[in-house]
Amino acid sequence: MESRIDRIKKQLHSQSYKLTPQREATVRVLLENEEDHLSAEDVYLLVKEKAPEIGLATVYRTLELLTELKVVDKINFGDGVSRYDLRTEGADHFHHHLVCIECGAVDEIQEDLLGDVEKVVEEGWNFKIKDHRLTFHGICHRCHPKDHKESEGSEE
Amino acid sequence: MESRIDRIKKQLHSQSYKLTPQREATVRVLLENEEDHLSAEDVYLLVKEKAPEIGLATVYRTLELLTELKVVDKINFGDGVSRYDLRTEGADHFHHHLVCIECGAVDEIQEDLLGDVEKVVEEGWNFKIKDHRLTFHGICHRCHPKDHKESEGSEE
DNA sequence: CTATTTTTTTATAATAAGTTTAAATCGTTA
DNA sequence: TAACGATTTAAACTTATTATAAAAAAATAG
Repeated sequence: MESRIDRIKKQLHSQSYKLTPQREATVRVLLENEEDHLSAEDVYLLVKEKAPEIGLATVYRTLELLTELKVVDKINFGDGVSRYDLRTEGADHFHHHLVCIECGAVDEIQEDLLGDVEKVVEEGWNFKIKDHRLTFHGICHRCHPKDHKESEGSEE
Repeated sequence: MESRIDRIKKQLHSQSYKLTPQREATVRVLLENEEDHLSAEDVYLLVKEKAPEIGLATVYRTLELLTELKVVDKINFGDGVSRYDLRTEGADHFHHHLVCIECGAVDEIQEDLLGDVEKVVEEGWNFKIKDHRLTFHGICHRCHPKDHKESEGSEE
C-alpha cells in the first residue's frame, strides 16, 4: 500500500502537484475501500475520521485531480451522485460493472471482454477509442438462487 | 410519426396513464429530435415553443414516466445532466454511444455488438442481464482526418 | 347534467450535488 | 525574515432535480 501511495505521489510531482496531508488521507481512504464505489460525500465522511479538519471542497478538488491523473475513474450509475473508483494499477482498460437492480450491489469485472468489440467500432465507425464505460444492469448471483458455480465476494 | 405516438398512447393507457396535451407535446419533441441527446432543460425549452404554458416540473415528470415505460432511456455522459434518448422501437437492447472528447458530439451505434460478451458475463458471473450501458470515449471521425470510408451524419 | 373524486399540472419552495470565492495557512525560496 | 505560490477552509453560490400546495382538467357517481 505504501508503494502505491509512493507511486501516486510521484505522479502528482511529475505534474508539479504536491501530496498534501489532506490529499494523502483521501488517497488512503480510496485504497482502503478499493472494493467500494464511494461518492464524494462517502469519501469525505471517511477522510474526516483521519483528518477531521478537512473540508468537503478539498475532497472534491482532490478527487477531481485524481481523476485528471487517471488514478481514479469518475463513474455514474444513474443515482444522482458521482462515484470514484480506483483504476486498477497497470490495467490499460477501465473495468466493467455489474449493478444489481434487486439489492443495489455493484460488482466489478476486471477482464477486458471488449477487445473484439473495440476493434469493430474503431474500424466500422472510424472512431479512435480512448476509454469506455460498460455497465450491466440485472440480477446478481446473490439475488437469484439458480447457481452454476461460485467464487465472488459481496459488497455494498 | 402519428403511429408512434399512438403506440405510446396505448402504452400509457395500459398502465392507466393519460396522454395529456403536455405529455403529447413532450413526446413530439423527443420524436422530432430523435438523433439528439436532450437534457430535461433542452426538452423543456423545445416543448415551450409548442406549449408555452408548460412547467419544467411537468417535463421532468413526463420524462420520468416515459423512462419507467421504457419509451426513453435516461443516460448520463458525465457532464452534470441527465439526458433522454428515445429507445429505438422494436430494439431489444439499448444502443451504444460514441462520445467525442474533442468536439463533444455523441453518435449512436444501433448494432448490438455485445451478444457474445453478455453470454460470457451471464455464465461466468452468474448474473442475469436486464439492460446495459456502453459508451466509448475517444476521437470521432470528424475530429481526425485519417478516414477509411464514410457515411454517418453529424450531431450536436 | 351537476357534484364529487381522481389525476394532472402549475408555480413555487426546498433539497442536494457540486463549484466558486475570498481569506487564511503552509512551504519554499530569495 | 519577507514575499510568493500553492493549497485549504468556510461560506456563499449555482445548477439540476424533487417535493408541495393550490388550481385545473378529466372521469365518475348520483
